[in-house]
Amino acid sequence: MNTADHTVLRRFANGVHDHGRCVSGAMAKAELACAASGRRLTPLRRRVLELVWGSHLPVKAYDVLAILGQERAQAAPPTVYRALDFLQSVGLVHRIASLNAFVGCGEPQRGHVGQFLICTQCGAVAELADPALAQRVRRSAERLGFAVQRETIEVEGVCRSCRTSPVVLGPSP
Amino acid sequence: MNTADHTVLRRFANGVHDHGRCVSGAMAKAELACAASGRRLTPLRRRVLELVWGSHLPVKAYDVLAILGQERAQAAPPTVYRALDFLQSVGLVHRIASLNAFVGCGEPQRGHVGQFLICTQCGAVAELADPALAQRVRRSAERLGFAVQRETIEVEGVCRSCRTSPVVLGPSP
DNA sequence: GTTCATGTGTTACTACATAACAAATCTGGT
DNA sequence: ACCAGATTTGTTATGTAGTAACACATGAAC
Ligand SMILES: [Zn+2]
Ligand SMILES: [Zn+2]
Ligand SMILES: [Zn+2]
Ligand SMILES: [Zn+2]
Repeated sequence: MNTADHTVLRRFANGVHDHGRCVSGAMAKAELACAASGRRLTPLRRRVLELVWGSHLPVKAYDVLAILGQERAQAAPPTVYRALDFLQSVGLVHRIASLNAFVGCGEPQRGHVGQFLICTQCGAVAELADPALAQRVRRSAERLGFAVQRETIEVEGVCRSCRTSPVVLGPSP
Repeated sequence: MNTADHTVLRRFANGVHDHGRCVSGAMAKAELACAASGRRLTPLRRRVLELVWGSHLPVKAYDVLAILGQERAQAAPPTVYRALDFLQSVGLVHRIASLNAFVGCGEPQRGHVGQFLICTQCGAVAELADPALAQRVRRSAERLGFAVQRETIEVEGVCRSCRTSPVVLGPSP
């Protein structure tokens, strides 16, 4: 596995892997990030973050809510959305606007430029951090006198894994 | 007004201008685009397109519905969404995912690469068509074996007009 | 004018997100 | 330990966005 590419914050989960490591790694980084910024990673927030990291697919807020509701009696939409807002503010999760869904950030300490690749086949999401690309967007905007605050790039396509071994949908049962 | 920049498909409406010209021009182009592709620009679809072009701000589907409901008794969500779906398929309007809103496309015949500048002050939206930028995104994705189908870039910031004459919000009445 | 495709009306529903206020919990100072 | 203020969570209700399914109407093609 090529881990040398420093522009990939979150890679596609191609094939089998020890996803427990993904999760535990993410949780460890989350603890650090919160401690560093003096924010509190409460059990609820921690649990929501775990659920977002449940797979490499983007996760819907109401899916998190459904699972949370099985674990604790008291779980309503604000419960989840507040936790997600917090996690976003610390940079631990990102919201994919085109999907109304959330993904965990692989490198919360690194600057997030909001570049996402979304596979239309398997639904997985990768996150990039290509500073040159961000710079290019900035320049293009500035030629119009536009001062960029935040840039979001969401690219739909087909990931390598799905290109090499395409998913063939069988007939409905 | 600098109209020489061929990468700007839809500019910010800085200051006063004859917006009737914007609308009539857009409608004329819409007629052409539909005729060219053999699609039918029915009165309903035409009216929805006019409403989307009502201002240079992105327009919400339910706002269109509210106005439409005053004009014709029969107007429900599907009425608007179907018209918007059609207009999108012809390239006459674009959906801004981060706003859940729609804007008219200034150049429906040109290829749409989905590059938008969104002013957080005045809410106006400009559309760019920077092929080099699109190419850059494509290359960045392809290095990961990702085959791009559609790329959406939504940049938040402050437009020139709002930077030079910032809007100061007065106290609530 | 019959046929078939396309477009529209209508009802009902699902999904996504936030407002507002109450209760609980944590924090720092005494 | 105690209190006061801030933060977090519970709770109820509501607002906002989008779609499924089917009936009916309209248009073009033959
Ligand atoms: Zn994993
Ligand atoms: Zn895939
Ligand atoms: Zn105008
Ligand atoms: Zn502005």
